[in-house]
Amino acid sequence: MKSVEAEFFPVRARRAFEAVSEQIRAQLASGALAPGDRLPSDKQIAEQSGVSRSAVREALRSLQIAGLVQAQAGVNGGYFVRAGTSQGLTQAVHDLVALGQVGSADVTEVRIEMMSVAIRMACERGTPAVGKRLTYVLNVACRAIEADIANYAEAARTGRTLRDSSVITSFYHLLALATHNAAMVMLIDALSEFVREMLARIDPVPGANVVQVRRKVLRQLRERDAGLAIATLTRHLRVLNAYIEERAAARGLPQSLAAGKPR
Amino acid sequence: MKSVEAEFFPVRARRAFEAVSEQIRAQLASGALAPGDRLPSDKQIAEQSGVSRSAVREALRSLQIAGLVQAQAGVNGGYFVRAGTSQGLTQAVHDLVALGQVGSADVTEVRIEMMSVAIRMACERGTPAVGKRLTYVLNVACRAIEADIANYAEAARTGRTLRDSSVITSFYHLLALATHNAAMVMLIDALSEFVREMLARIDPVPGANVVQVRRKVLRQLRERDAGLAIATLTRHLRVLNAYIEERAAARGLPQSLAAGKPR
DNA sequence: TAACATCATTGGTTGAACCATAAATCCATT
DNA sequence: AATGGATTTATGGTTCAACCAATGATGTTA
Repeated sequence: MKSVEAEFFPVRARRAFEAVSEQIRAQLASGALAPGDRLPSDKQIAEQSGVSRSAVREALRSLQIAGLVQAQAGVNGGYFVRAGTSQGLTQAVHDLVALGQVGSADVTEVRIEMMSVAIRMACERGTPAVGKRLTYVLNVACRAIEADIANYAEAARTGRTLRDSSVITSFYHLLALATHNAAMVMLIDALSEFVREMLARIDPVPGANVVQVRRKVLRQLRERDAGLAIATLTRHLRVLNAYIEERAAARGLPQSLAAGKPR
Repeated sequence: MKSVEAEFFPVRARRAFEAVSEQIRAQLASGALAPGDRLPSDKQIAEQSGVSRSAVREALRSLQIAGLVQAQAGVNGGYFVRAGTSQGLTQAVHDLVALGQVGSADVTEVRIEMMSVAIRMACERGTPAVGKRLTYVLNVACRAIEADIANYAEAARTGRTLRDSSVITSFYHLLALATHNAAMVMLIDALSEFVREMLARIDPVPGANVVQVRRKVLRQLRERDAGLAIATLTRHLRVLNAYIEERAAARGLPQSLAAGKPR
């Protein structure tokens, strides 16, 4: 008998918790569950889906880790669908670096390129009104950035940056917002957060010239000169990166974290 | 008595499983655990850390979801540290789209920009030997891409693309490799995988001109003309995106998946 | 009315028991 | 000696029952 060339697709062994989490993910994708909605309690889900509460909780746990749902104890508590944040992306970047697959220098280089893209997109977005150099959207963004820089300057003066670290990254967030591309915002947020934590570990004191650089970038954005703004910010970030690398090396924190263990 | 302006940092309620997973993550970051290593069994970890096996398993589950460890049943099984992959990033992008925070059009736009950056980086990486236009690294990359295009053409002819979907995205992977930036590789892999799944859902048949476009890009890469290569690929991807949007809209699959539920 | 106590519901944790898997080992047959 | 199958054993996967902790709703009391 001739051996038939039978083909088998690899069948994924479906664990109980995977089936549950996929069901929930499907409901999220279909819009049956939207941010703010409350899921049934883990006990109810267990009853309906026919698996144990432990398995349901593992599924919910995985969704919680991914930042999709949020647990709330108490009588009116439960699992609530969260609005999407950059948390999952940030964690993923973190893990890749921790595993030594990606050097932090690579991440910061990508960040610089992404910021350049964002600035260019922001300057190209929309068409300027007649006689005006600035588009409406860019003008709005610049106002927000101006206020943010003022806020940062005040925070830096009083040392508030140590506790409220969001003032450090909000500048980049606002820049990303100006692209009107939500994916860009999430990605830049994740990369900024990564670099911020990196910097905080070796030297929590912000550089003195940060405000100067940001003001300069803002000025060049208002002149809608993407090339100049990119050059300014890129130069700044390269200096910052060099500083991080130098300090990290000096303190024996290898930027590529893989080199630690003698095998 | 004057009310002292005491300040409290928000203290995160540490759950048991969080403490465990953070311990493991710390060992990964320090290099005490490297890819390929085997963790103690969940029972042992539970015993050593003083929490229940369930809590340990929730911690391990979260690491598994993140793609950091891999479970293996059997006598010599256990949890093994995985080499870093783009899986975590891909999942994060997926979730953001599923939650409706990010439209798939935004993701594809970012992908186009990232590919452009990658091409430019690949062409600038290294300095060309005297009298040669191509750098060594770019030349090596071009050879790999040439072989990959041939492989793709063969796969498309025999319909193999349906089963072995990696041939679809490997072109972009190789392009990213040429940047010599691991973060870029991971990010592009994640975005490519996202778009591939998106495309597979609405139309699994690859376009006829894919091979042509890729050959053209390769030719322009060999001439080290980043601008032309970017223009070629960008045009192609924009057409592809328009096709995806059109088909998705026609089939009632809203590209922004948030619009589903009437509230 | 305001403060307090109680209750009910929900997520968090534990521990024990059992199932499924898979490598190593042993052993009977060839 | 080589082969092939049964047994053993260590591991992750699942379930169950019970209890703890948090928290808002409700009732009670001063």
